Amino acid sequence: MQGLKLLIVDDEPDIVDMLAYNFEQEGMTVSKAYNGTDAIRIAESEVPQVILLDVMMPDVDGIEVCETLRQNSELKNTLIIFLSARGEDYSQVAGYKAGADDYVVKPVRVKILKHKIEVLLNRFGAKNESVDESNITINKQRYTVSHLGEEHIIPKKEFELLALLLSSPERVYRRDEILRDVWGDAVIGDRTIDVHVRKLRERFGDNVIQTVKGVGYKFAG
Amino acid sequence: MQGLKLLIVDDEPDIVDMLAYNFEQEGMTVSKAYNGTDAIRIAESEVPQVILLDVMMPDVDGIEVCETLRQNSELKNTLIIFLSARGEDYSQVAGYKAGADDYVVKPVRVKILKHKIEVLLNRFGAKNESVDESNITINKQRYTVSHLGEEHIIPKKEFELLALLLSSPERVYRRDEILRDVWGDAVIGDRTIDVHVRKLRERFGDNVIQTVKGVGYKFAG
DNA sequence: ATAATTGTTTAACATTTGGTTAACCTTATA
DNA sequence: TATAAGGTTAACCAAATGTTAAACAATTAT
Repeated sequence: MQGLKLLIVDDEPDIVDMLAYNFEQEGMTVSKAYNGTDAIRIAESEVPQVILLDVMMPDVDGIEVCETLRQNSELKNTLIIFLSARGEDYSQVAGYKAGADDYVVKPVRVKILKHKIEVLLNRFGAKNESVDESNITINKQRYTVSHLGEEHIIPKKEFELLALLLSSPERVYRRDEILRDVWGDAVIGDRTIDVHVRKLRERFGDNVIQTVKGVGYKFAG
Repeated sequence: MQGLKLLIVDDEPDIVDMLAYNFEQEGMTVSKAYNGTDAIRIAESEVPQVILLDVMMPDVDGIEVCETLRQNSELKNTLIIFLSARGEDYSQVAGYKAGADDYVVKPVRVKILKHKIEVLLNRFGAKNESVDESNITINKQRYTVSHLGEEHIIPKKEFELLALLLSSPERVYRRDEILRDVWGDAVIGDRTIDVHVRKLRERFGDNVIQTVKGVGYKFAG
């Protein structure tokens, strides 16, 4: 877990500190938040690999935070684990519905929590890197695309579209998924995606993005 | 979770039956075992996508079963979830060390268990791999069909039809079932299915899909 | 602030493809 | 051997996607 970024969210500072201490021992880089609003802000700027999220917090609760974060495609691969004193079925189900990866009932047993995180990271861990065996690489920090040794800066939407497809090369993204992820709630015509695909093909070659008729598009080296 | 194979292991038949009932409702194909030895035998022959494994059983206990199964590379991607009355830390840790993906303390809350399985399946996509003993494999994420080492992208309806037949190889699907599953409410003529079967046979060989006259079709390696 | 530039979306049209049908052929079995 | 079920083929049509240019928005430079 060395070097991974972890965000801990709870309105009780004691719990946050205790968890932070334990995971720092594991070599993780820990951020802290004591309410939902801060949690969202920090999560979006830091893009941690793991978030421990208390359910019950004043104002914005954990469920809302989770729902909000899951909208953000950058945080799609982030593990979100709920911590809650409430063990009731409906409460847990609500957590999963909001997009959680696990739901841990307090009191938290740190050892077990570590194992849970390890399992989840191992199970789908490598997926976080958007590097690819093909000759296209993107760098979200620098906002650049490397292709055949050249570094390109491309427009925002094109970049986001490419980043999405590249986040899981070979996997087909349906048009509605693309729409939701790249455009959010904006209502746009149905040719817009095609036009952006066209431009990416213009830049990097026709074979970079493959059409799956009736379904969507996928990145193909 | 449609079509996924699930193995339930517990020495108490009541629990096995209760769980089996619930997951069969989800469209899963359920196998049962009442002791560790049988569990290993069945797991190795069936290669289920998910195993629910009781920890405490006479003779060979769940931990041993899990360790044994993890040796088998065919079962590397199988989800193993422990069920146990013992919630102690060391017991859970032992479970994770043995290679478990999750550890659920009894009494089991089925709804929550379903969500857990769903999350894990979605996270690392075993759900999408319908591997089969024949030389045809489909991948729903990539929308591809592998046949003799080649990856094919085939039209949507053909893909869905193949996916359906492949979801339970050897089982015969009646024409009306196929219609309902692939075409939904659309009203189409009675030769349409045949034409699609024809195209699949053209691609992958005549023996891939078998006709059962008067009944329907089935996939046959 | 204004112009120039760059990025995004739309709209119109072209092209491609997949799905369906219809007509006819073949085969199993009652 | 009659008959119903399924197989085959090619043609048609509709839907999905590709393409382009131009309008519109947002940024950046002057």
